Amino acid sequence: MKKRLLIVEDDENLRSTLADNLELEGFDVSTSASVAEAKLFLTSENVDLIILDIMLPDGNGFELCEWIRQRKDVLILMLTARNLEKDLIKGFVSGTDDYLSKPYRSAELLLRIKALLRRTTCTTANSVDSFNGFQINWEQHSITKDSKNIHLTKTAFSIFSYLFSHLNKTCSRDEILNSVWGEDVFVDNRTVDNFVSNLKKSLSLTDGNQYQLKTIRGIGYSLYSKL
Amino acid sequence: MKKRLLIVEDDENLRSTLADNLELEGFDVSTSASVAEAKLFLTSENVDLIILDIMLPDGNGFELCEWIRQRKDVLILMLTARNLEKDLIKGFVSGTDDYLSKPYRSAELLLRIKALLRRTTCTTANSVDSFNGFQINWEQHSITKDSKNIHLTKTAFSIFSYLFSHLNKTCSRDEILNSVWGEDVFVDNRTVDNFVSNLKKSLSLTDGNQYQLKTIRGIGYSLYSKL
DNA sequence: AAAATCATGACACAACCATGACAATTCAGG
DNA sequence: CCTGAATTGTCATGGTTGTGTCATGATTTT
Repeated sequence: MKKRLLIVEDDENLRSTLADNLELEGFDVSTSASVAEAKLFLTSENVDLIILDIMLPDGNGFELCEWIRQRKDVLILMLTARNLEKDLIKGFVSGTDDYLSKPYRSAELLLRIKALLRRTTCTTANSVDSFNGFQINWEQHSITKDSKNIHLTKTAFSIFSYLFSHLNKTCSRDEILNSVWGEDVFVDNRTVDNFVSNLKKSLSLTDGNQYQLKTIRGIGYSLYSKL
Repeated sequence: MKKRLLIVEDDENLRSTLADNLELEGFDVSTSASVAEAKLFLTSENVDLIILDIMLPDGNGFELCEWIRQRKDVLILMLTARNLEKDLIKGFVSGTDDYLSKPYRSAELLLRIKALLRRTTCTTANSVDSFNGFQINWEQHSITKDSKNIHLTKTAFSIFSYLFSHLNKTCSRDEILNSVWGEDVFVDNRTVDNFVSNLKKSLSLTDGNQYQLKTIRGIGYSLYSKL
């Protein structure tokens, strides 16, 4: 399962270079060029780790970091052009997990990203939603719901985590197919239906719940959370 | 609850200064001056985070780091006198969580320690050798379970201890192979299955028990404890 | 030399998955 | 409202893949 990264960086050149490099390393990379763009993105998407530049056109990384921390328990790695102790302290106080000042070795950035991801998947708490009785156990391919552990098969889990990382967005069957099975696989569209049907059953994601797995007729499916 | 730190550093001056500073910050600090001393300490004690110098009189920090990783899922922060990319890479490959080169700002070290501890909340429970009627005897290659001593062969013991130190995590066959047999060994994946099968039998790690050795189909194995 | 341990291949079995068939639902146009 | 077409829910099924486990010969230890 590909890990999702978000790069928040205003320098277009740097941003695309970094994105390309990290994609080559097998990550699923998204980018934002400003605080506003990043906030917009994060309200509808979940990622595993955010690479955060401090100097941004419409605000700074520290505030964005705090904004994120209030909402999500996602890994954050700060990048900064200045190597000032003041910034370093502000960065960690605002809640970053790691901090690297430019110019940095690209190998080091990669190693630090991997170290953060390694550690966090080792421990139990990558759950973006450990509260309200819903928790994703990436390691075990299982979901803990109301303190009950529900095991999902490999494909079922992949589909679920895809939907979860695109919370509230309607995902078409083909999108899901491409992401879960891969680009060039000849599998019937409708196979997705089966898995979704099973997910609804095994996770009881029906109308009464916090999370719902809704069918958007003619489009696809959407995992959707009330509030 | 005070967090426990272990400082592994041969320079006596540096070691005691560091220890004093961290104690003032409210940590419970222990120290070791050599690889041997650190190993001895860690066989009987558990800590939350280890600060590890690379240059040590009787070995180096990389090997010690791997030695620890085999046994405990504890946080590690490496310190090094040299700022070489080679060392940096070796450090992260051997499994460190963070890496800082001297001279460092003492504020930065403290911030990084706190950031690591903040993220990994449930540490010590994951790295205990004796836990609910289960005890690993590293010297004898044996397991004491419910006050009954069970001898394991060398490889079986290695596999079990790897699984045990990664409690609740699903370990792939390749991970286990790399850790137990070494990186460049041409041994069949499926050999692991045999040992796991035997472990289940000899330790009775089946459904009724406190500890279970579960198969996560398509991923690997997971030793996990029902709280 | 004898015993213990290990790596491998073979086979059976169980879990998983993709598919097609048919029932249920939705929706547009009469 | 009704009706029929399109879309989706769900079940049963056969085929595929992954895993448990045993027997065996090779290797190491005693």
